[in-house]
Amino acid sequence: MSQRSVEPTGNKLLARLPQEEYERLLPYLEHVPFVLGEVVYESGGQMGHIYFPTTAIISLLYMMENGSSAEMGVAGNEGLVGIALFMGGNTVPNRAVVQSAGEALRMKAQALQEEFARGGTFQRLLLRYTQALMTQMSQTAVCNRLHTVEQQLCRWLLLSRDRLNSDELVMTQELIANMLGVRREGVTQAAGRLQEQGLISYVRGRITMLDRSGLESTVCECYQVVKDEYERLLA
Amino acid sequence: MSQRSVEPTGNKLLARLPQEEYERLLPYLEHVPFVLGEVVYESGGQMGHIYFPTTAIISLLYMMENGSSAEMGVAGNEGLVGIALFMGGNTVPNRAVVQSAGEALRMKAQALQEEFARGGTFQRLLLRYTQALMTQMSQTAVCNRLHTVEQQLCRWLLLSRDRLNSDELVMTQELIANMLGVRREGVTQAAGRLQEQGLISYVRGRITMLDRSGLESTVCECYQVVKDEYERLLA
DNA sequence: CCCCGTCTGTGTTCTAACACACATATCGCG
DNA sequence: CGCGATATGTGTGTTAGAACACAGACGGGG
Repeated sequence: MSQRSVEPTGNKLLARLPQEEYERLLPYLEHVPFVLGEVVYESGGQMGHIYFPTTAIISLLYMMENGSSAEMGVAGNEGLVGIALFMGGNTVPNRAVVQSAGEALRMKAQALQEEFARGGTFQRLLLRYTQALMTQMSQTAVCNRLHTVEQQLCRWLLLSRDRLNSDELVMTQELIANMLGVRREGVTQAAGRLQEQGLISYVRGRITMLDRSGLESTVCECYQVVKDEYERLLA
Repeated sequence: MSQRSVEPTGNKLLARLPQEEYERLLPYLEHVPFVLGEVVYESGGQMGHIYFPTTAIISLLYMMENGSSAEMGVAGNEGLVGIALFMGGNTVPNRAVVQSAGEALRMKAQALQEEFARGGTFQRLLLRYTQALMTQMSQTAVCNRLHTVEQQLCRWLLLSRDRLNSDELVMTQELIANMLGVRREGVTQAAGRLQEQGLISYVRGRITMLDRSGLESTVCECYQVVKDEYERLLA
């Protein structure tokens, strides 16, 4: 424990590194705080760092030409943001936005790439995480096509819950609508139904998940598929 | 040219390898034919080989519990099928189905993994391709959320066209509906409108693209985003 | 305490796509 | 040629969600 000075409530990917690799990376890691709504990367923009969230949650959003948007993936302390730095593309055509305020560990692009090129556990973990993220993206595609807003809201809430240490989430319906790519009124109605069933409580930008198993029985299969795949690949 | 005996109308990824790496791989590559509808990988199934299509087109489909399905990506001679073999997960939760009959070059999993671990151009190309595929998957998610069936049909046709050497595609409306995750009647109507405009001609499982630029003016932005990203990453 | 900006609830209307039913057209084969 | 299998076209509801409009409800700063 005491050797891992940078990791009290740390990032699960980094926590899985062997001591040797972890210690090699340690000098290059630094804490950074994020506030709600902060833009971590702009779509197509150069990335100077990779981020390993510890308490923050970061959404990957695609911004349409007409201004509407949709979330294609989310990363918390189980993962990282900045895949393009080791995949070789340097940029991605989407925006990374802080969905829940908190901290992340960041690492300069060059240090990341050097360690990745060594081909050790670090590379293996990063690639397996990337595969899990691909499952999340593709499942989002399916879910957008085939499931109701209410089911998708449940999926979104549960994915957020899994990346938080709390049942409470600071998030307006307006912002959730942007994430899900639906109208704000649609979220109001879906959230209203969940509240009637006693699954959540929603008060002015502050949502509390009251009944996790109830949410799990309302959600579509997409949630469990993604969750199982993360566990299979990263456990 | 003559040195590349396995590649007359070959796979573009393999074609980009330096001579040395290509020659090292050559003994491990073998041609395999695929017929329309053939299942290359089952969802969650073990993969013995990675496939580099030359003339075949292969769709990645997610099969829902209730039997409906949706396409999350497609690979032709610009790419490969079997990402999980080098990403480290071994399996993926989706099915790979032949969308257009043709050939592919395949390579045993072990040989692939050994060459990948060398960390040369081969690794670099495979990772960049994977990033391009991620863009395609995430753009599919967005497109499913925000665009009409007609736009999506155009996108699908253009993506297929780009992977064929012909304007003619053998594919029933029923199968396209499965790919797009919509009803067959929806495809009938969208295809009917495209035909009225003279963009395509559709006769009993045989579709001909008559006016490529017309299709490009009907398609949503998703097509160009994906295409540009493939070019950026792999050109 | 009041007020204004923000957030949420609720109407009405409109449309794309679904569900289901069935008619028609085409192909290949005996 | 005729028949059955396959593929496509069409018609009538039904519904989820969009678009738009606006009413309440909360909450922090003056």
